[in-house]
Amino acid sequence: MPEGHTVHRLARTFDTLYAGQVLRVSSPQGRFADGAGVLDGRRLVVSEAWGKQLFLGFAPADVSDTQVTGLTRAPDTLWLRTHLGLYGAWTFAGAPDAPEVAHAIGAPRRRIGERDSLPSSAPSVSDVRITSVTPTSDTWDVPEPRGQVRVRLLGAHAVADLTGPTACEVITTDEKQSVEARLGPDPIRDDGDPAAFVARVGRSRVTIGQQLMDQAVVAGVGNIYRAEALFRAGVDPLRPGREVPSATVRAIWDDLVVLMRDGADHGAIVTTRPEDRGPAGGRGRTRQNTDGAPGAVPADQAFYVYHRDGLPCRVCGSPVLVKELAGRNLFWCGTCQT
DNA sequence: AATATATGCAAAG
DNA sequence: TTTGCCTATATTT
Repeated sequence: MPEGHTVHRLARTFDTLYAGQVLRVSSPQGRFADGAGVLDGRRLVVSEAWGKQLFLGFAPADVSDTQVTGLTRAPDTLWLRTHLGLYGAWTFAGAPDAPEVAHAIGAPRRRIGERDSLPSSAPSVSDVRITSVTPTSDTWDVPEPRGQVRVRLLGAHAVADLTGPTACEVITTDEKQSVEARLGPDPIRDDGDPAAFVARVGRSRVTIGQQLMDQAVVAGVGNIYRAEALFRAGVDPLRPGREVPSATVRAIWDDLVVLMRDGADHGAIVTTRPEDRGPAGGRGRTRQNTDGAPGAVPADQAFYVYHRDGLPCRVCGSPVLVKELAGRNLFWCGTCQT
């Protein structure tokens, strides 16, 4: 159940676990047998997220160190494009000597030997080290795939299984660029362009609530970030985009940058300000997909409005509203958001 | 055991 | 605007 922050986190995980390695690629379920065959034995050289799209770049196995620069656009790089959809998930397992071991549903749930925080941005291509390590199952216990595993990536000391994706395909660099051309700016990426977002929202009568869910307007925002960002901005989701002041739209972007980068760093969406949460206390489970860090926010205090229909607004006390719109539930406070 | 639900999207009507 | 699709998990029968 991923929004963009989860996908960026996954990209970092793949970099940490696999960058530079030759991978064994298979499709235990069989539905991706052809694509797996094409990638099997190639070398993962770059892992990149744009919105909810994950791109894993595979060079030919014999690529040399001196060829590494520019691999992201090399014509012979092939990309595994995956999109988790509503319920896709990557599950990780690893050997004791893995740099980190992640076991994940949607996002890494457990890591062994993890540093305090992952790097805040993916390593650049030039940081990728080509290793000669060959994947092996001789030295550690590789678990059997569980469930409908579309793709399995086996590296030197870790395995990653993908289930339930809405998209999973091998594409060329050109095709990757045409996918990216259809995506709006991504607040988590350094190249995310706020001006493009502000201009596009202001050009349309479509409601701001709908536009935030449109990946061509802004990439990576899903139902939770939409609801929460609009609450934090005090904006009624049903207002036409062109009627929202551009300064407010810009403020929404700036807030998304903070919220989504925090989500990518911590593995959970938390949008409540400390003063709007209940008494600090340990009851209640922390949000799924967190690293279980001390002080993590309990699940029932992480949001202002998402999934809180009928409950009192944390700020004004009036009941949170819900309405189905374009097939998705929209949550908001009719008093705080105007 | 069956059903409902989910942080999504594209194609069809 | 509705339908179909991908799958695991929680809830209900």
